[in-house]
Amino acid sequence: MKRKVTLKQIARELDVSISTVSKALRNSIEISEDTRQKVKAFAKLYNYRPNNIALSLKNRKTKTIGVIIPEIVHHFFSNVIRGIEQVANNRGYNVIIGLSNESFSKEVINMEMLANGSIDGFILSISKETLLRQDYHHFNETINQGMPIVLFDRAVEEINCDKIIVDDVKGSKKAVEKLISNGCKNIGIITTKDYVSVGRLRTQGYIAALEDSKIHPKASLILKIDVELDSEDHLEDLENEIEQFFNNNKHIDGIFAVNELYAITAMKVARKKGIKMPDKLQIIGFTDGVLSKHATPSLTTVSQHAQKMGEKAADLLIDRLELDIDNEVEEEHYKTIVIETELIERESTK
Amino acid sequence: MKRKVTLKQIARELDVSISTVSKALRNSIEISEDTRQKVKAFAKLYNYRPNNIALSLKNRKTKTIGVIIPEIVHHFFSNVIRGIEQVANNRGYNVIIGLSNESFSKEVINMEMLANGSIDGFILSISKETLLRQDYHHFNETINQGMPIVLFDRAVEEINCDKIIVDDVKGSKKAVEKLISNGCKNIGIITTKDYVSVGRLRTQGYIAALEDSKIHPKASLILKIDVELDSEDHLEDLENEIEQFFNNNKHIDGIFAVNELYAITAMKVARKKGIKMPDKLQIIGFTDGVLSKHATPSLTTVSQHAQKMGEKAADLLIDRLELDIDNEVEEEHYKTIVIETELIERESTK
DNA sequence: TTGTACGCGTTATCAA
DNA sequence: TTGATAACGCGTACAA
Repeated sequence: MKRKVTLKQIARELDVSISTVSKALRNSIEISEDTRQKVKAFAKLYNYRPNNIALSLKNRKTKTIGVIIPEIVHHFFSNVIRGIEQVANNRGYNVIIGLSNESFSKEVINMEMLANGSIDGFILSISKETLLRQDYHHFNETINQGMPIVLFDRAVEEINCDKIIVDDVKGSKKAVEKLISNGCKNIGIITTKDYVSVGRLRTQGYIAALEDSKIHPKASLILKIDVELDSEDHLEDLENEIEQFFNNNKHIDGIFAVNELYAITAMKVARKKGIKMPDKLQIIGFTDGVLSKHATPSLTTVSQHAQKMGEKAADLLIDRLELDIDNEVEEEHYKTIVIETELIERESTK
Repeated sequence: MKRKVTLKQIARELDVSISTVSKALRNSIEISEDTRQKVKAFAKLYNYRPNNIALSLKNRKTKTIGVIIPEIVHHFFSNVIRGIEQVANNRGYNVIIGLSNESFSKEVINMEMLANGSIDGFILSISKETLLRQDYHHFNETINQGMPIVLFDRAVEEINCDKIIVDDVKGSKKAVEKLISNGCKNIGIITTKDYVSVGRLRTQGYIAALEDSKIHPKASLILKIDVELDSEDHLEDLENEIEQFFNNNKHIDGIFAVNELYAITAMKVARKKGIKMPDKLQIIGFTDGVLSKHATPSLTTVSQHAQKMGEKAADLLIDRLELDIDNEVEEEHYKTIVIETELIERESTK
């Protein structure tokens, strides 16, 4: 087993100094053609590669991005990561993943673990518990220590940094308008409690679309699901709650759901009740994932372009990282980039 | 903006030496209670945290695991990562993700990028292109340099290391036996080309199950899909190929598909042709993901316990990492852990 | 009880 | 053309 070779070892073998080896490998003209060749040949033979950790220490940057997301088994988030990873890799960065599991404390611990030199900056989406507690001190402290953060999807005003978001209001408005123009008269929404920002915003879009069409939003047509029901373990409870919702709204003919799971579950309930889709009931979801594509009928959704969000987030972060180097000036010009949503029409609407 | 504080800065402020600060913070009894308190108070005030990079360099270990997978937007792989991340975090390790995108060169590049000191060991699943080329030199070189690797799911004999695998043969055998005992007489399989090890093994299981029941495997009932059809972009081609398969096998009454996508697509084709499930056709898939759970009818599948695979892989790797420290002896006792599959019965079988 | 010196692997600066 | 030295941040053996 040949251990990784270092400059020092090469120097010793070739009986030259460490700095000579270093320079030779970097093609410095200071070094004679002769020794340069010799060193390079030797280095190649032993497959020398500079040690990243030593470089990180010296350069005071790790060329690594920390990504913290609430959940990885999720089409949206894994797509975002795919986008981040692609851009990061192309620009010479690695990606460290941390999962918060929607928990405040795991989010904090993960950030602390990474903030101590392991990474150059964060890309993250806030956990539900954090949103609920509205405690954002760990983000602001991190930023204050000079570590840039890019928030995506779940962002809040209280944190002053770059953000990549979807225009949730506009996206859901478009969806609901589609239902209206398709002839739906009783459009319901299945959404989250208001402290989940994306849920709140999408509910806003729903109401705005109705009001624009002079339709008075009815409270009974708005179903706000509790967080706990959002997990895999409570699929049945979710189903029951939605079934109840159907029972309370006999004349419902259109549903806008703020995520895939709610939409797919609504479809399942409707099918059980023998409601024909899209004839008697049209459904639109938010977030374009595998479920939507492969559902029966396939689901019309608002696509958030998750991968593009990841790409933009990575570009934004790396831009800032590499800007800070040249201009030591604090360019406090934080950007908020809005990714346009797109309505992908499938079989669940007419 | 207060930058991260170092031992040196604290030492200067308090007018003591760096090592005094270091010792004080680590509660060394060498240091007087007095200075200890003083130092600790100061450190706390400035929120001192040791720099991970410096520690890594000093200790020659990074407490970071490198994970390279072919694809992240995939229920199986993201579940594995979830398992890895959970164990790694509990044991004080970080997780760096690299994506090979099923490409040989990306796999090599990613590994080289991480192998130069960034991580202590790898957990990975081999890309399809690598399996096709059967070129495993990069793995063996990495192992030779003293960096342990744990392979999961897609593993090969040519690489001598720890492995976490599913008993593909047994798992698919169980599935096909289920179809047989449910009364299916003409059972087809939708699988991959043979160079994809999991596809090959699952095909073996299929054949074994048939032979055990004295059923002669018919070539026409075996459909081997080409890789390219495996991507999102070629969904229609996949559908056409499967439709052709149905046309060639009018009396087919059972299908075993080696992954979720094939199974779900087969269901779609069957539905289009008006074949009632599970009455006229029973289907079982492999890999338990969201698609299976939410399909109509919901799909009976062979679950691989992806998350558990990730947990085991992480434990195995970390065990080896921490073993190498104590015993400098080369414990070349590589383990192969087989994770039992489980047949999850849903509505697509009787 | 405190401080000095060294090493982890690298590069940059300055001296020979 | 080459080499010695310092520095990145930390911990520790040893000296004071």
